[in-house]
Amino acid sequence: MSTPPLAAARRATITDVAREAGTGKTSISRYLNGEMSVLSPELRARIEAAIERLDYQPNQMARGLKRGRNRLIGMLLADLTNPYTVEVLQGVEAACHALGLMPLICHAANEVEMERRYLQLLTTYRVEGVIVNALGVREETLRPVGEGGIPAVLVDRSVEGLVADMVGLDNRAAAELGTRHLLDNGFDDIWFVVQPFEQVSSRQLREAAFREVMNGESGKRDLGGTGGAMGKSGEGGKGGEGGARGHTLVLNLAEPAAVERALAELDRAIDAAGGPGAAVSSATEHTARGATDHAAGNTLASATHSATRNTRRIALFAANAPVALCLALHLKARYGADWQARVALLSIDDPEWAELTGVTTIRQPTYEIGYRAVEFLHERIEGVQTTARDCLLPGELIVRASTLR
Amino acid sequence: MSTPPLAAARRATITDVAREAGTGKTSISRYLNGEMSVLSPELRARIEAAIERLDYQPNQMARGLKRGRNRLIGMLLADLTNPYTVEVLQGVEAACHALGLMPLICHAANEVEMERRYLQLLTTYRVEGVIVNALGVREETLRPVGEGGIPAVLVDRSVEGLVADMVGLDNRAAAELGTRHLLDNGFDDIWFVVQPFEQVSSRQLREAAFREVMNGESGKRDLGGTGGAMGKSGEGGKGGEGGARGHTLVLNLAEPAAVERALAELDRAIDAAGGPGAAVSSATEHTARGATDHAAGNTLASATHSATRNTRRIALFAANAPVALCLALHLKARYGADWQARVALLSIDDPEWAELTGVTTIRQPTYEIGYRAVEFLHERIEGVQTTARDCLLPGELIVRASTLR
DNA sequence: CTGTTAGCGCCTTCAG
DNA sequence: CTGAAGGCGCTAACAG
Repeated sequence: MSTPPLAAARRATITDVAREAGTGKTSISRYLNGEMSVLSPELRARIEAAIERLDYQPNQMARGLKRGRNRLIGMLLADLTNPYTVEVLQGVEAACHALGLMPLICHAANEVEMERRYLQLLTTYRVEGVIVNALGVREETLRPVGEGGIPAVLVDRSVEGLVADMVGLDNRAAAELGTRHLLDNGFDDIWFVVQPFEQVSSRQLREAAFREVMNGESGKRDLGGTGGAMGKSGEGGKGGEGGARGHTLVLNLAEPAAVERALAELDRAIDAAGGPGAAVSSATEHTARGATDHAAGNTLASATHSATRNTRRIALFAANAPVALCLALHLKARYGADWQARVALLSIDDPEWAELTGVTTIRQPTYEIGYRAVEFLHERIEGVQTTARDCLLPGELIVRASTLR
Repeated sequence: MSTPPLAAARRATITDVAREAGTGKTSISRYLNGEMSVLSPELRARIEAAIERLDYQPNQMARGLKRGRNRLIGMLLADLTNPYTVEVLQGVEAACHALGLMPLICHAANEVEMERRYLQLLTTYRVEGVIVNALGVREETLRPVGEGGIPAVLVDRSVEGLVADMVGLDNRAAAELGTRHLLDNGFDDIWFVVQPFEQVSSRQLREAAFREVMNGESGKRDLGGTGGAMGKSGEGGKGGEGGARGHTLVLNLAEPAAVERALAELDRAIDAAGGPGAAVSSATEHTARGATDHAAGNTLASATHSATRNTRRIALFAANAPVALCLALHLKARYGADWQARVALLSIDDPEWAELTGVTTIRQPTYEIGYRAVEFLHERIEGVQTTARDCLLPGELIVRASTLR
């Protein structure tokens, strides 16, 4: 249409527009707020023209200052590196867009100190609410939030001592779904691999559900509470009808040394279980590889592959994508490109490489999680007072080659 | 330390603090701005106490309104789905943190309309500057930005008609690096696969550099300008010493039908080239796969693998990660898990699945790109007036199995 | 050293 | 229907 004047050094203010339109600031304000019915068509036209001419854009900061609400919400992210986070973010973006909110995105990068600092900053900007994907530690740093403080909704994980709306995956159901799938496909030695879970509710729930299913499967042996009492690797159930065994392995991705140790334990189990290609040198370096590497050791192995198996079938159940990636990388380095013939992998989360590598996953409704979170928050901002709500969304099992016989 | 009072329904203002401390607002303001030298230790202590008692936090909005700067910068992202974007974002976050800036992150999700809308919104919030990873189309929607408008720095791609600082990969060098690597490893039939590049400078540069190298390699045949004149798939050079052939294949990821067509063309070329496993049924469905799938057809192929090759060696050079993923998925579906024995893949960008699948990549210094972008912007905000600068950072070749013989 | 006085850009009574 | 006046929370001259 009409070419706007070259962006002024100083942006036009409501006063400028008023002068330009030959009227008072009040009318301009009314126009901006859509109170058209109270403006004569004539005045309205003049205002319209003036705004156009000056390329005027109301200052949100000033409006916010005056009315006490600035349409800003904070989005506190524990880890942008996790694909899950990015996906949730998209749902958040979309919902904000739809509701006229503007998200201030903050990335704590797994550091409590950052989380604290950002929360402070958000407060300072007077955001009307926050969506928190907490680091999961103590509620201490999250004090300014929630009841009494600024409206908040938690994503993926709840924080003890903080009552607020929560939206995330139905962890129990998802873990059960995955475990059952593995069991149904004949795996009788399942390792649930998870990051330290004492502090993170979602991990806790997943692990607990896994153990429960395994216990049921192995003839109802007891195992005590749900706490993180069992250290690095706890035995799930043994014996029982199918004799299915369940283990929990903690993989602290933040600690290379710990990762190494945990993986070593896993390796031992895998080697012990035997299985196809068991004879292959475990030292298959993937740096100085020969041209035959791809099919190395598999030529023979594949022959017995579909035959009756008399060894235990090991499966790894990764609690989330980062864990799955770590496992996959390790297995590939250790057993070569054909590692999947050796051990099955199933993961909660559905990273982009899952399809490529044929790994079975349980996809979280990430987009919807983000979307719902914003909706909840919006309601709170609008004054809804109901008690804290939980919104548990179901995961979807996506079966791929990795867990099929 | 001392337990802050339960967050007040209404946050304390500077006036409250002044009253509480028994002094004027000015002193409080001075305290907030660190003008300690002008405050008596006694007053200072009282202020400190009052602030603590009231859990006072200055209102950024109000400060911004007054001083005309709010420390907010906009970050306009074309596509959060691209890992590249997320990585750059981390650099941005870090730099903002260091410089006391607060980034408002906006995701255009590849829609021009969104981009326009967000830019508008950012303007409305009076951000002091913007970092733009433009969609790359016309400069039209980016008019309010750059010279005369609000300070801006471009990331990854420049926009015609918009003079502003730019920071991104040294595309020419990167494409050359990749092409040379393939050539050096004996590939004599190279397909550069890229998304529509007329509008996106970085893609253009990569493609052009690729063609140049290939031309040089094939005996300096001409090829005309750098424009996108050659439609869907242009022939690079043919003949020449090694007889290396170069092709450019456009993959419009936004158009499933176009993708299908382009991939079909690629398939034909691959099939024609023969190579290991050429006899394998190209209809290898990966859904209903048998247990032998993994090594299918490779048992024999690997025997001739390292032997003298009398067929052309095809390599795919993906211009970025999304393209590489698309290619990999397709190839895997078509040639099975062992697709890499059939065709080599090299990609600019280093997605997390590259290591897992052993794909050679050229890693962009994403973190640094983001960091530098903020630094540039900060300088501009502080008033630096030099002519538009370009910061081209080098890519790093990460050799993996995919491109080795 | 400290307080008083004006606004920043906008919205909101409250009178015309 | 329209405009003038006052104030949101804070800073920036000016006076003491």
